[in-house]
Amino acid sequence: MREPIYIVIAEDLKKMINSGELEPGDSICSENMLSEQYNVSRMTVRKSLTLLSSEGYIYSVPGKGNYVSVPNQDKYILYFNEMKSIEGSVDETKLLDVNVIKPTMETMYNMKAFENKRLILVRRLMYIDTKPVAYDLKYIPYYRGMPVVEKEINYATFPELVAQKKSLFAIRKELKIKAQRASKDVVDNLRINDGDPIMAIEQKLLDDEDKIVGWGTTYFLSDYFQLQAISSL
Amino acid sequence: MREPIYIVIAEDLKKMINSGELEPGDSICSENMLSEQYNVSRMTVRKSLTLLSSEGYIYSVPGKGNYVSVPNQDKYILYFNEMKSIEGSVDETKLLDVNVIKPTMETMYNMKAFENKRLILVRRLMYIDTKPVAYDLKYIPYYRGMPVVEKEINYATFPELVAQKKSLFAIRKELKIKAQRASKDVVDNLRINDGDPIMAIEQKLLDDEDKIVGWGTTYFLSDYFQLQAISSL
DNA sequence: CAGTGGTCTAGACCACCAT
DNA sequence: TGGTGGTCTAGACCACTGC
Repeated sequence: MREPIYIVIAEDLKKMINSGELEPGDSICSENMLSEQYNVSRMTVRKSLTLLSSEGYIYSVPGKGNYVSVPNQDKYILYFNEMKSIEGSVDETKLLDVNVIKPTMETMYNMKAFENKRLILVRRLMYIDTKPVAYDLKYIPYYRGMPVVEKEINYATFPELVAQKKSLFAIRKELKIKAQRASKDVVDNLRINDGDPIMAIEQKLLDDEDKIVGWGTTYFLSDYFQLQAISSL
Repeated sequence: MREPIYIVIAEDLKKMINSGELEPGDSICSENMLSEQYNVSRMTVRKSLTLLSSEGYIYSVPGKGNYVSVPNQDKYILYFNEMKSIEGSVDETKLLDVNVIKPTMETMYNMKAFENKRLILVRRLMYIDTKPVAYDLKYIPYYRGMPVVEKEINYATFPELVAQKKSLFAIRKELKIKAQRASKDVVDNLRINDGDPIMAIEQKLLDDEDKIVGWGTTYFLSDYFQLQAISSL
């Protein structure tokens, strides 16, 4: 159960930072001093400092020293998956339709698509206890010979739909999250009342060359949906 | 402009992972093989692998090898600050009142507070162009001699209100994000119509001993509020 | 048993910073 | 110029995995 020394050093420093003994902006003992204090080699001390740095506690300035960071109070980790983020989890997904369409003004703007390009529009409904709780629209650039297999589409998340060729590592995603009144289309599909509150989550998928490879929005019934996030430094 | 060798090695491996040449679960060349291939010492190779590991690309199994991770498709970075997250930014904040109150059932549940403890309730309104766009309720455990200075409270974010003694590093935060219909209290304060859609963001602050040191909710007018998040691995 | 990753050392040279 | 962090080496010993 012996902790490696570099972990011990890192935790000692963390304690000093958490307790306020070391404040943001304060400089930390030099690496040579620490290696003398703990009677270890400088490389071991550097391993501790690298760890603290990657966790956001400190940063270093070449030629000067290591310093305590200003904690980033506004940064959170959020977990979201349009298929799993619903309270109690979706127990059925229904593929409404898959169509090859001409881009509208909205999709042309959001996907930087040209008029002559075609898009695939996938529409799905998610159910809990036979009640529709989410309505999902996804647009994917169409290319000739694209496999549009219903079974695959039915339970796939957005990245899975798009990244049939590329590695999932290469796909970046952006979310926009907002509350809004249900529009006509959403009202009809979720069978709710006009103007009911909806959580709309817009997803944009970009590949490693920053090309937009997918765009869409999922409309969640607000009673069945809640996002959670935790602070992260 | 020379890149350090350990960066070159790490980027070579990243390319192989991003292109799909190395797939999740695949094992990576052993550290000894890599150090021969690149003609560097094993410590340098390990530095590359440590970097990739901390970025979520790979993981290692002692005695076996290094492996490509399964990318975490559901993880995002979210930035949120109740004072800054509003479109166009808040240009005025009005402190409605600060009261020492007995805990209600709701606060007792959410703050694990006891009946005989007292709480401070801070109520604020945020404005854009003289229009109220957010209504903010925050509860803080009261202790004798606590400084309740109006000027400080007016523009402070939640952690700043709470962490007057502890280091900000020691404070963890949890968010719950949901869309909902405006309640009576919210309708009155934001001067909107009954049932208008609202984005409610609940914040819970915990110290390093997991004690709840703050709890509250900010109600945003949905037209003026949108969260953004980016994928993170 | 040989091979793997995990820890650690005692040096080295460099670029950078302050004085 | 001396101190700082950044990179890198060529070893070492350990615990673990698979055969």
